Amino acid sequence: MEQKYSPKPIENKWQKYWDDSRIFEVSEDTAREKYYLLEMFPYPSGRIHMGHVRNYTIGDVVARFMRMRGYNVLHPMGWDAFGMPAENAAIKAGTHPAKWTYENIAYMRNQLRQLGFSYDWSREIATCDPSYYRWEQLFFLKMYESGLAYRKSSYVNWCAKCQTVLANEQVENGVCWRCDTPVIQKEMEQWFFRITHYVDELLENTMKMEGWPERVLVMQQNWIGKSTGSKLLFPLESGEGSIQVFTTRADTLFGATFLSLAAEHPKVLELCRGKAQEADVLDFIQRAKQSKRNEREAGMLEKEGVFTGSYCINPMTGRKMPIFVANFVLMAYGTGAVMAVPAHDQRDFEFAKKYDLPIQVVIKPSGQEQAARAEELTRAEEEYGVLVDSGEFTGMESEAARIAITEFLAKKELAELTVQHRLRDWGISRQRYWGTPIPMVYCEKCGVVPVAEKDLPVVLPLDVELLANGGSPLPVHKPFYLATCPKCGGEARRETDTMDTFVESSWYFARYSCPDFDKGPLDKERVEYWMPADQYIGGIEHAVLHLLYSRFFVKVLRDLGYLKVDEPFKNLLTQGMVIKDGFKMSKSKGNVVDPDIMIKTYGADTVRLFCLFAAPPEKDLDWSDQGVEGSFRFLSRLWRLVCENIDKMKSVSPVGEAENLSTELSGLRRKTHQTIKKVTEDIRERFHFNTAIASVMELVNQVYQVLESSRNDPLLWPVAREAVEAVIVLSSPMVPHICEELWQTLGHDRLLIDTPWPQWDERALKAEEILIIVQVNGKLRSRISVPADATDKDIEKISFADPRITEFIGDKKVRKVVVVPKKLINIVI
RNA sequence: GCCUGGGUGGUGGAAUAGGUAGACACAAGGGACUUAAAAUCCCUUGGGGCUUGCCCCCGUGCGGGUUCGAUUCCCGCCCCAGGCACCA
Repeated sequence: MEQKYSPKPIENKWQKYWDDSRIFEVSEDTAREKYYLLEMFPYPSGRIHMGHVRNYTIGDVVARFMRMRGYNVLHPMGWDAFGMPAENAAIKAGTHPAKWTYENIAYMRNQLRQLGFSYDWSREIATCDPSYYRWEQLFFLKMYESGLAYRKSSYVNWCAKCQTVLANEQVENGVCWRCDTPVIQKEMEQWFFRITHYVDELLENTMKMEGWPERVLVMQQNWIGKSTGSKLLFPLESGEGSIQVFTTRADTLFGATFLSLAAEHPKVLELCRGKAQEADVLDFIQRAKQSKRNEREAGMLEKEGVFTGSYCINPMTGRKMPIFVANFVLMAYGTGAVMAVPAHDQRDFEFAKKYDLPIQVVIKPSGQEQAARAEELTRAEEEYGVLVDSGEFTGMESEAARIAITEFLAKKELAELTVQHRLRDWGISRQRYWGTPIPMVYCEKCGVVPVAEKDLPVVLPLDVELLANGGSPLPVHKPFYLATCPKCGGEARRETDTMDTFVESSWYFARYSCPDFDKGPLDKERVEYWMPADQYIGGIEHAVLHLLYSRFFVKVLRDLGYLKVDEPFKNLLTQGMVIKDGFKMSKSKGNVVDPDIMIKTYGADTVRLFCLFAAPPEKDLDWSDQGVEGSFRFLSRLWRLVCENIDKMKSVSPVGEAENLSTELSGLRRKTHQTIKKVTEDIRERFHFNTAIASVMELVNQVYQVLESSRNDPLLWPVAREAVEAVIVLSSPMVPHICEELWQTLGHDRLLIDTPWPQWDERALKAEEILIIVQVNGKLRSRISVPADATDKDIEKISFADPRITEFIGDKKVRKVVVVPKKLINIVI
């Protein structure tokens, strides 16, 4: 055995062994309990980064741990392989996205292999493979049939640089999430998935998903943004038609003095036609459309508007209300029109002050003597209260009045109670090349026609020339866009938009259960065995996007009959970022640590150990080169412990049940079993690998001490061997290569990964003497050692006999004595 | 503004059910081994005090409270990170 720990040959040896023996390949086994552990699959960007290393290390520990505990563990890996970076890189390097992608996959697969992860590679998926995306196209057809996929013209978020549409979730602070270009609004025909159809279920389930972090659920709830209110109709003064608004404050209707419409509101043009204000309105609309989304943010844009020249009537007061177009009203929320109550809404207040519009107070905030006077208001009073100056509703509480007023108007068919959501349908059309083709054709005669199921997949052509400006080549690639109409057989044009890549990642986890199945997207029996994933692990940055889409997609697949689960991921762990020098690792900050170099210098086990030890998984991890050194040092210390004593340890069996051990040796034995208990519980209950590792380190430290202090004790080696074997088995999910090697060195034939997880011995945990803390008035004053079976009374007696304690008590009266069994006594004087 | 987390040594972090605050590591300092260095091993390491004792006082963002006892629970405040934000 090598005297010095050199990871490279060991890691190569075991990785090869694991590969050759296909030890991590699993199959369905209904006799055993399954455990599906999944980490978010990576985008094949070129090489893995430390965030991946951390994510996949955490997952690997859990997978190996669960396997050793007897579960039938599915632990797959694959590639989120469609996406724009492939196109950009291809243009830049003069290559093809497919070539670029597959080369990256090959490189990254090897990187993952070198980290020793226990994946079942036979289930590997690349989403850009037609054998994968063909089923996605089938889902699209089924969704189209059932109305869950539809086409509409709407204003969409457009990134000029990426030359494509973005989903709302991909717009961050008004700029493109990928390239930071300000996003503009553009009207386009787009395909949408009707995620709003599931809005109630998506929201309700967040209330009962106990295995998910609270903050992710809260983020999703905020994103869905449920809001209960009323839809009210305001008849136009002209007598022709009316305008519908959404409001949560129908109780303030008597205070509504004007109406504000979004610039894109369909009635705007009609309202100003032929009026003196027409030119101003048109000009205003023009400017509003050009204004970038980020300028619409709070505070950044002053409230502005323009009178349309038309009026409507307040259905309660009969008062004439001027209709404005205002820059702060969003077409995409509610009805694109709001009733303005300047006394009780800050935005309306500012607008009214600016354009000198009437302010009418109709709510007296609770706890206030008098209602405010309109002319004295310096800001709107937005809180609930009691209605004033509101006809027959005067004196009612806001909450009750909100409903009463709506019901009153409902009788005249002017109102209804309703619920609004912030969540909007998911626009999935992308004007990109490297994505899943949308299986639709446009026929002059028949219109929009779905591709026949038997003609799937619509294969993305690989023989294209990429355009230098970044736009998609598909619309100019004749062999692709020329199609025959499935209905009439005539000439037709194929849809050249591709799907948002989030569609692929919305169902890949189900496909892992049967990646080779070619009779349909999902093999019922297998998918029912494995789904849902028991544990999903990934970055918090997907809290809304990927995780919400996946939840939606699973409901769709369930309703289409492909799946039986309601939610894809039973438990979710969101790991923190990897930080260096106070910043997230990034090329622009120049603080990236290359996993390849780390593996080369220290070995995979050291890198894994550091990732686990430096912080609990949900927290950010501060990368520290010295910390990595420390992890390497620990593994070297463990290596030495075995190799320096191998002859002595090999010649004995680990102690089983030990009588008559010296204090030191029974102490070590106790520590061994305490450690088994601690590591088991830290991994099983909390995923706190850092404290699990700390306790293993303590055990190693104690073994070294006892080796010294009990050098001549004949029972030393059996006890030491038990301790060392515990260290190896307990560490093996975290640092599998070194442990497998040491395990073999100690003479075991069976692989560690096939060795059952150890069970601690309750009897070994028990000490003969236990330490009791003695407090006087809550302050630590002494420590006493008592027999383990000492009663509270005994502890009290021994404590009062302690000279240090008697000194503290002196001649003062003992007022109270609190004893915490087997732990602590507090004497109050 | 609203909603989540969080604030503990020089640093990363422990303290899982209200019961020894600072486990485990990193860094720093001192020592041993060595011709020397590396590696390794041992000791010290929250602040202060003196009577140097396995002593005393202070200490978990700040101010209060509950309790025999609070890093942990409650109330008020400050700061940091993340999310949402002209959503009617």
